[in-house]
Amino acid sequence: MDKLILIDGNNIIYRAFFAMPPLTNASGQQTNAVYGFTTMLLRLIEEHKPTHMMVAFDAGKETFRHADYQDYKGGRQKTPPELSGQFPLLKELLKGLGVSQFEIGGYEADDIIGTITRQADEAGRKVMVVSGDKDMLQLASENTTIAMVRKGVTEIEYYGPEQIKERYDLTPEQIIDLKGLMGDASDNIPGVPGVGEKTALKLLHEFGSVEEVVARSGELKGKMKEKIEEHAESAILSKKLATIFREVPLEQTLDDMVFNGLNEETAGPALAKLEFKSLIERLDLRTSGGGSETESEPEAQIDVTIVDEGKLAELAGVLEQVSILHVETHGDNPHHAEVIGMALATEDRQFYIPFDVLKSEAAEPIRMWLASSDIPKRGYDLHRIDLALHWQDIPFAGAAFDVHLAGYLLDPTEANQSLSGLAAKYGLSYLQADEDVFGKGAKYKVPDTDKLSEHMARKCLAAAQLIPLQEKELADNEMLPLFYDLEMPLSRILADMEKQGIAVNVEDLKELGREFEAQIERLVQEIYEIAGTEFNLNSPKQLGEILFVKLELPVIKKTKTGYSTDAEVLEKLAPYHDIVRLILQYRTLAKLQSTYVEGLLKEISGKTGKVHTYYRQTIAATGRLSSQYPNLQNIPIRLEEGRKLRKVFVPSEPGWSILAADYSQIELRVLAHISDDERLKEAFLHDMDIHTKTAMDVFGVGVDEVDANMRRSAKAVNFGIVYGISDYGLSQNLNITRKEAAAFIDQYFEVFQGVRRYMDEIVKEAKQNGYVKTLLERRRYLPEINASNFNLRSFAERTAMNTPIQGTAADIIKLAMVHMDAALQERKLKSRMLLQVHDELVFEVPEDELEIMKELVPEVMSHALALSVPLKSEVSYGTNWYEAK
DNA sequence: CTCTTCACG
DNA sequence: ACGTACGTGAAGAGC
Repeated sequence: MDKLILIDGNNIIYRAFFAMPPLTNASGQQTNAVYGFTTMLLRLIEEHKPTHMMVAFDAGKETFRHADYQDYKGGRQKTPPELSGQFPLLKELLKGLGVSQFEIGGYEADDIIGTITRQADEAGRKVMVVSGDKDMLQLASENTTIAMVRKGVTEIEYYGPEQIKERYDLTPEQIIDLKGLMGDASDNIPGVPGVGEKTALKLLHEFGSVEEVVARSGELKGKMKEKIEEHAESAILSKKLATIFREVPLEQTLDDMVFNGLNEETAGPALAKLEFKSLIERLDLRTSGGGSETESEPEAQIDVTIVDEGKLAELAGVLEQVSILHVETHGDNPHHAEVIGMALATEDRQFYIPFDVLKSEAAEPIRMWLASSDIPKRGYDLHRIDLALHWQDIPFAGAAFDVHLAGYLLDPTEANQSLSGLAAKYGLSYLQADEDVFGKGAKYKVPDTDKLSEHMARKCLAAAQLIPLQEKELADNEMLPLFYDLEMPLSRILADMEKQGIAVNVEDLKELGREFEAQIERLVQEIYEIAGTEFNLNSPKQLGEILFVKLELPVIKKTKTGYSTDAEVLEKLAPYHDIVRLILQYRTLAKLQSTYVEGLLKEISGKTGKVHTYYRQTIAATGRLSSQYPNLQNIPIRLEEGRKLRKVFVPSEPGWSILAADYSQIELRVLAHISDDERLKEAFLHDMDIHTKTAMDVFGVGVDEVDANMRRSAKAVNFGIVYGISDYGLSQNLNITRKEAAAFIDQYFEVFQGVRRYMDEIVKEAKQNGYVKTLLERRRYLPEINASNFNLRSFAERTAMNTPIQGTAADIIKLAMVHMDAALQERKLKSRMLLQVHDELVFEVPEDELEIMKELVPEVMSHALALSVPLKSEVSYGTNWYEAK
């Protein structure tokens, strides 16, 4: 016999929220309502063993009831933000548990449930409805039992028609009449004022229905007669509002509510994600998915074969079955990382190969295997492995699934993207953190072979267990193309670019350093003289002492620890004292010298004479890359003094050129596309100067009337729009009052209404889903979007506005890189892609390919992704990066 | 190890 | 009333 349980999702989570103490997980997200809901759900499952189950949610602000009565649910307290943020969590969890959920735009949960119980009645199927809302009693029937949740969510009372008769001496249908007369403050249903449960029951026992009470009001007397007659209409309307609509156009059927018990694969991980450890234990759930053999003994001994030269042949024999690899490296910079050893895992065996064995002549078959691009490799951080092996002259190819990359795509804001962190997040059997095995910093020490090989083998096992879980989650999020067609191919391309490196003219760089040194020396002396004392100019503390105590300059801004001396403050102080200008100049030069001249010199490889940056693909929350050792994404350009540094970046072969191409206004073009704003699109379709055009529209003037100042303001507003505008931020940037800034923004939105609509919609979407997405389905979760703390919430709202823009721009240039790599191979060009700087790609190009590349690069970049506005890429080239402007 | 500052998109 | 513009990495000071 089928047993169907229908749950009023909104009602139960609401009750749970107020009943449970505020419980938060490690990331500060409140989870108490989800927890309360889940405990109740599990109890229902245990007690009733349902074959079908469904949780219904309200959907859409306006329901059909508002058509009858605008104030329906008016005056109701807004859902507390700490609760609304838990809806997405609950929905995710239900998915993981294998419990179906319905929501239908314009209808409330009651209506969905009412419709299903009607269908069940017609078919003679048993149903149980779970809610804390007394209205639900109207659904009770021979087949339908109402499980009334009481005292938070701890007690349940079961009502059939008999129990309702006992309790109220009414039929289920009369529950509606009861509410028609009583009203309901929480839904703002008026009823008849002054009539409570007692009176309403008395009237119904006598007359049977609201209609009868109204029709025969003559039989009443005194005050009661007056009240009924005066509020007859209200009573009729109230009854109508209280009536659950039982004809929702449902596409789902009973089959969509099948419940086969908790989904064994995903329930554990879903609960683990919310950190509901006690529930996992109580259910004795595996949290690892995968085979059940490993379940009960997480610390089971594993037997790793330690491969010496004698055992290499044995290993070569099973290479075909290897599914996972792990290469242990030491050092932050993978270009200089030490390789400790490699672990390989088949379905049922693990091998450890010390590095010297891997390097031995006898290991040639293993190295062939590593180098084959046709053999798929899976593991954690294959990009790093590729680089580390490369500098040991061991080629690596065939990266097919990178657990590190998958983890990043599934939650790019998670700070701990380590393998042990991911294993813990999915509740896999415990994997020790690398720090605990090796120690960190100066205390790093490789443990003995037994311990090392076991740890590395466990990493392989963890990766093996994570892969199906991650792949499933990527599939659920529609992120498989992003993962397999973009990020995975890109990681190989980045590794190629990094190995290639970019050549630096050391002599020129040193000469530049000498010039800076001379100027710095001169400035320092002059500053000491004016100050009348020598001090550490690099110390904001000591500098503050001189400026604000000794010279008594006005304090503009303070930091947590003392006086602020940043450039913004110094600019304001410049009129007061000559020393300030000199300090500003010193700062500029000192930065160039220490970070760029000295910093860059340190990073030049002794092997290649080039700098080999390391692009990190799993850092930026928006999907951008980041660059380290050295950072080649922040080489000076804005000021001429610094820009000169770009002259030292040169082609690595004589006669070649540096060619650079950058996207023009990519973020605003992306905004035009996703906001579908007619004016913004129009501007780009005609390839207008976007800041001038913005000024024309915002100030309502012709193109000739836009002066430099107007354009500057418009430009600032455009930046603000991309960042998620606030009047405060704009006022700071333009040095105007907040009021003026607010007026600017208003005027902007008046003109660019599509942009306003986008900003409103994306924030709403974020509040509803708990995340935002880019065009290529890259996600970013925003747990603070519903916070009650204004600052946290505002920050999340701006992030919701900015991330789809910045992130889609990142998607696009990544696509361009993949296409560009393919184009170079296809045409057998010798040109090489060297750098990516967010909206710019830098190549080195032989003389005879210049003409082709000048066409090809902008062509590929501008067609990386088709938007509703054209993408524009501008190309230039020269003998060094400075000339390519 | 954290704070401040400043370089880039 | 609240008080930040979005995203990064590196250097130096000082605890």
